[in-house]
Amino acid sequence: MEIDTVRQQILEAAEARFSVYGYQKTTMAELAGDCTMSAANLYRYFDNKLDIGAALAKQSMLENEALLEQIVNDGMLSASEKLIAFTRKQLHYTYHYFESAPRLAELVEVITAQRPDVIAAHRHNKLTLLKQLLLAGQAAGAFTFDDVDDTSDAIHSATLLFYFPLTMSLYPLAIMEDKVVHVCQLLLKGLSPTV
Amino acid sequence: MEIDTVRQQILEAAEARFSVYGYQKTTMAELAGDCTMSAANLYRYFDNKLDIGAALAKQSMLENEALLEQIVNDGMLSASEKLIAFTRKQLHYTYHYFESAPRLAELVEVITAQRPDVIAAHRHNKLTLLKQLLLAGQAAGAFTFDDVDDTSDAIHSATLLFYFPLTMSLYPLAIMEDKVVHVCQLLLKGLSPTV
DNA sequence: ATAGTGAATATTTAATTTATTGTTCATTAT
DNA sequence: ATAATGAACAATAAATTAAATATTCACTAT
Repeated sequence: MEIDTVRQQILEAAEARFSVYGYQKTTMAELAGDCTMSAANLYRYFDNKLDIGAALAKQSMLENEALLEQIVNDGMLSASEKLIAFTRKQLHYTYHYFESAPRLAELVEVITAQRPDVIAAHRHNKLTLLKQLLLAGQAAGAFTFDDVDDTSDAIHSATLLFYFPLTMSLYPLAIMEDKVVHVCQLLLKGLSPTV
Repeated sequence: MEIDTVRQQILEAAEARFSVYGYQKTTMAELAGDCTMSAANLYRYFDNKLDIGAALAKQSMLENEALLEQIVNDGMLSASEKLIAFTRKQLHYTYHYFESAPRLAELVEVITAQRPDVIAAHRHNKLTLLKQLLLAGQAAGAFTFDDVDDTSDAIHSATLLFYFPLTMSLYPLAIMEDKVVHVCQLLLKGLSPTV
């Protein structure tokens, strides 16, 4: 049996349990039971419970990044459409994640506090994708800007409302959708070459 | 003795205690002692402890709004400078408030959960000021936009990072200052009339 | 060697009890 | 009437105890 196969099996059991009962209420014994092994044996695959949570969070963030990458590389979309789709995708991912599995908010909380590096890596990967998007738009003549790092950072800051977990409860999804459009329209005007 | 004078005295005692010890750790008996009266007598001026907290929060938000209003009405500043100053003022107010009195974050948390109307009113007042700022800029020929409500709402959403209490711990103040400038520059490009 | 376990131990969490504190009210002073 | 209080009561929070749970490890099976 491959070691990574077992690790993946554990992560799947963890995702199922964490989604329904939350991180804290899930015991190592339960995860072990789901994988038909003893609790002690889990420690041959992960150092501790927090590492299981961190691995799960990392995996989920990579999935999200893959979806965003698809948008950046989509040949059918204009640069402007990509920025809106990019922002809307983040909103939907974060929103639906917590709507379908509100208990997962607890995992995010724990990881944010105990493993900030995992969150920082995700932020870095998103900024890289955003830079790609901007540079492609610039090359196509759709965008103009001075500094690509400053600009991607500014867009990331300005769209915080749409991916920050704690802001998901501020407005219902329909209102958030409107806000995505209005914010992006304003940002896009700022990016458009003055005719 | 005026009833409002006593109310104000109570609020001042509450501000001093809440800042240092936090909302929860401050007892009605302590507030009463500070005002040289009995705990029971406090209830002749406020219905309950939460109302004291809400009145204090409301007062502090009104102070903040007054500072923002000064910026909007400042004859020395251009429309663009006003938008940057407006955003930076929110950052400094929120940031320093929690830096100098971190225990007050607890009060904000309680009021947000128990008296969302107080927060909503503040949001509404800020949006009104932002609309004034935008309309003045439009009249002066500095800004162009389609819908003033959509636009002020978009700017408010895009600058969330700079006034949302829970985001104050994301970055140090110096970094936040840079971000204010970069975000506002991008927004201002989006507002500027295409030449 | 590699995969796995049950039992022991050290942390956390939950339940229970005790102490504080928020709130009311009958009563007193002005 | 208005302002204020102390004592009573209900609701919260703190402290304590008991129970679960995470983690380790010596040991077994393959």
